[in-house]
Amino acid sequence: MDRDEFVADCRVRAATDLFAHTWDPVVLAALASGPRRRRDLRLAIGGIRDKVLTDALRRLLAYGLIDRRAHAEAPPRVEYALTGLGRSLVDGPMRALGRWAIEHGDQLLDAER
Amino acid sequence: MDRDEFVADCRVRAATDLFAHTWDPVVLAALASGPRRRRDLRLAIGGIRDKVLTDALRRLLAYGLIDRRAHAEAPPRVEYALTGLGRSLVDGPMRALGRWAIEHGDQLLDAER
DNA sequence: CCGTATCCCTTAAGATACTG
DNA sequence: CAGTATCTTAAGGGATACGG
Repeated sequence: MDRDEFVADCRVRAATDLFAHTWDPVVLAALASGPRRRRDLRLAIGGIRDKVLTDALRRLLAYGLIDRRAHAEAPPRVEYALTGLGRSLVDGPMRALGRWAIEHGDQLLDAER
Repeated sequence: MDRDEFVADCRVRAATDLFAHTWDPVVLAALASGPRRRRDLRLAIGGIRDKVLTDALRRLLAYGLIDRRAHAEAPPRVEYALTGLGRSLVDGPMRALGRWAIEHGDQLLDAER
C-alpha cells in the first residue's frame, strides 16, 4: 500500500467517512449478530432517537451496507440486515478497531465527549 | 468479544469517534511514514486549511496519538510525529480499513460526498 | 410498529486576513 | 514558518409531537 493512497483524495478517506456519522457504526454493530427489526434495534442500541436512527439506516442503505425487508403484515414488520459488503466491513475493519479499543482504549486521554 | 461491547456505550464507540472528524485520519496517515514539519504536512495532505489543520493537530495531541516538538531556532521548526499509541492505531485498524477500502471500495454506492 | 415533521442548538469546516 | 482571529455556512444530532 503506497503512502499516497492514505492521504486526502484516496479510497481510505472514503472508508473513514463511513465512521464520520456517530451512530452508523453502532447500528452496524447492532446488526452484527443477525437481522433485526427496527424496534429491537432501537432498544438494543439505547439512547438513540427515532429520527437519528432513521437517518443512519438511510445512509447505510444508500451505501449498500445493509438492506431492508418489509413484510406485509399487521402489525407491520420490517427487518434490517447486513449485506455482504456490510458484513465484510463489520467482520474486518470494525472488528480490528474493536480489538484495538479494548487493548489501548484506556490510553486515550480525552476520549470522553 | 461480546456483542454488547459493540453497541452504544462501549469502547468501540470511543474508537470510532476517533474517525468522526474528517481530517484527523488523514493527518495520522500523513504521519505514517515518519515525523513531519507542519508545512510539509499541509502540502502533503493538500486542500486543508491552516485553521482546520490546527484543529486536527490539537485533537490528536489531546488524544495522545501524536506529539509535537518545537525547536528553538530561526525560522521556527516544529515537528509532529505519531506516538506509540498513534502508531498502533495506524498500523492496526487504519491499515485494515485501508485494505478493505481497496478491496471493496468500488462497491460503495454513494461514497462521494 | 414504523416511521415523518419541526424546531433548535452546537460544532465542523471553509474562507480570508493577520501576528509572533 | 507556525500559527491565531473572525465570520459564515451547512449539517449532525437532540427533543417533541404527530401520521400511515
